[in-house]
Amino acid sequence: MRKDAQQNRDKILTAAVHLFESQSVETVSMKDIATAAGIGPGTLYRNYPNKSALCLDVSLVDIQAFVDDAHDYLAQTTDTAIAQFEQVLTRYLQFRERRLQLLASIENGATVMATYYQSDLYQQLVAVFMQVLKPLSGDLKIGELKFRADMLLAMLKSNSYAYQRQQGLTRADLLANLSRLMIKKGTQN
Amino acid sequence: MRKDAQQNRDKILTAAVHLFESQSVETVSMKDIATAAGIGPGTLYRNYPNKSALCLDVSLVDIQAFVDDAHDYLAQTTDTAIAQFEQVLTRYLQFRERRLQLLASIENGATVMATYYQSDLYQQLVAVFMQVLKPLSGDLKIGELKFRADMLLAMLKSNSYAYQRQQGLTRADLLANLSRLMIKKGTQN
DNA sequence: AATATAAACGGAGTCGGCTCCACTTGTCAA
DNA sequence: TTGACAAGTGGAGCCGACTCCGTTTATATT
Repeated sequence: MRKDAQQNRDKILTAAVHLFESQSVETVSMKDIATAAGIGPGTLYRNYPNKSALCLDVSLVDIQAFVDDAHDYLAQTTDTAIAQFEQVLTRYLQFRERRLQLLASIENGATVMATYYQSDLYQQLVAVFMQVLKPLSGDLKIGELKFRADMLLAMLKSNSYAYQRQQGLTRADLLANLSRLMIKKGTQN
Repeated sequence: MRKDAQQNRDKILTAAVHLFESQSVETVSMKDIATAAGIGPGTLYRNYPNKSALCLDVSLVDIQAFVDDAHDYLAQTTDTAIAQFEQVLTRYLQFRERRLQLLASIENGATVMATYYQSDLYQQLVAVFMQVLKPLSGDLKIGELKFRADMLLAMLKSNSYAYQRQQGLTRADLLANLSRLMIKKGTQN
C-alpha cells in the first residue's frame, strides 16, 4: 500500500468520526465526509464500498470495547449465572443505544452484514453470549448454544427492536422474558 | 376520495405487481412504476410515501393469505403440538422465501415497519404463532407468549436470516433448534 | 349549466449514494 | 537521477428516491 493511500484512509476515519459526533449519521453525506477529509468521493469509495462499510469501520473499536469489557466483567464477577446474563445483556443494550444510528446504518447494508457475520469480532460477540447462556441452559450441544446466541443478537438488531416497539415493554421486561426463556429449571448456577 | 384518485391507486397497484413479477424489486424504480401506471411521480408519492410502503401494500394480500391458510390448517389438523409448530413455521418460511425481495424492501423501511407493527394484520400474525407456541410452553402469561412470538418474527426478518447466514444451518436445523428452545419438557401435545 | 374550490395531478428539480475514467504521483529498477 | 508504470486520485456525472408547486379537474352548490 502506498503511503499517501494510508494517510487518506486515516483522514477518512477521523473526518467521519468527527462528523458523526456533531450531526446524525443520516444527515452526514458521503460527500461531506470526503470534503472534510480533503479528498474526492472516488477516493472515499475506493476505501469503503458504501456508507454502511464506513460506519462499520467507525464502530469496530466500540464493538471490540464492548467485548473486552464483557470479558473483564466475566473474569472477575462472582454474580449468579442469571445475574451475569442480565448484566451482559444490559451492557450490550446500553452499548447499542449509545451507537444506535451507526448500528442502524450498518445493519441496513446487507452485503456489509454478510461480511461482518464472517468476522472474528462477530464470533467473539457470539462467544460472549454463549458463555453467559451456557450455565442457564442445561447441557446443550455447542451448535445449539451458538444458535441461541445468534438468535439473541438477531432479535436485538435496530430494525427489529422487538422490545422497544411493543409499546410498554421496558428493558427490565425484556430481561425477564429472555431469562425465563433461556433458563432450564434446576440448572442455573 | 375523488373517483380518479381511486382509479390511480388501483393502477399503481396493478402496475407495481406486474413489474415486480417481471423484474427484481430492487431494479424496479418508482419512476418505472409511475410510468407504467400512466401517472407522474408526484401522484405515486401522494399515494405511497415511499417504496417500502408500496411494497407493503403489494404484500398485504399475501400476508393475509398466509394467516388465513395457517388458521385453516390449525382448525382441521390432528397433528401433535410440536408438529403444528413446525408445520406453521415451515409454511411461514416458505412464504418468506417466495416474497423475499418484497419483504426485504419493506423491512428496510423503518417508518413503514413502525406502522406495520401497529396493524391488525401483524397482530393476527403474532396471534397465529402464539397459538402454536402456547401448548409447547407450559402455562405462560399472555404477555410472555406474545413476547416469544414477536421474538420469533424478529429473528426471521430478512436482514437477520440467522439461519441462512450461519453457513450450513438448514431449515430442519432451525426447526429443531427452535423446538428445543420453546418446548418445556412434559407439557407438549 | 355555471362557478367556486378543494382535491388531485405531474413533471421539473433536489439531493445523496455511487461509478467511471482521464489524470497524477509514489515507488522501484536500472 | 531518471524513467516506467502500477497505484492511487478526484470530480464530473449517473441514477433513483423523493419534494415542490403551478396547473388541472371532479364535484358540490347554486
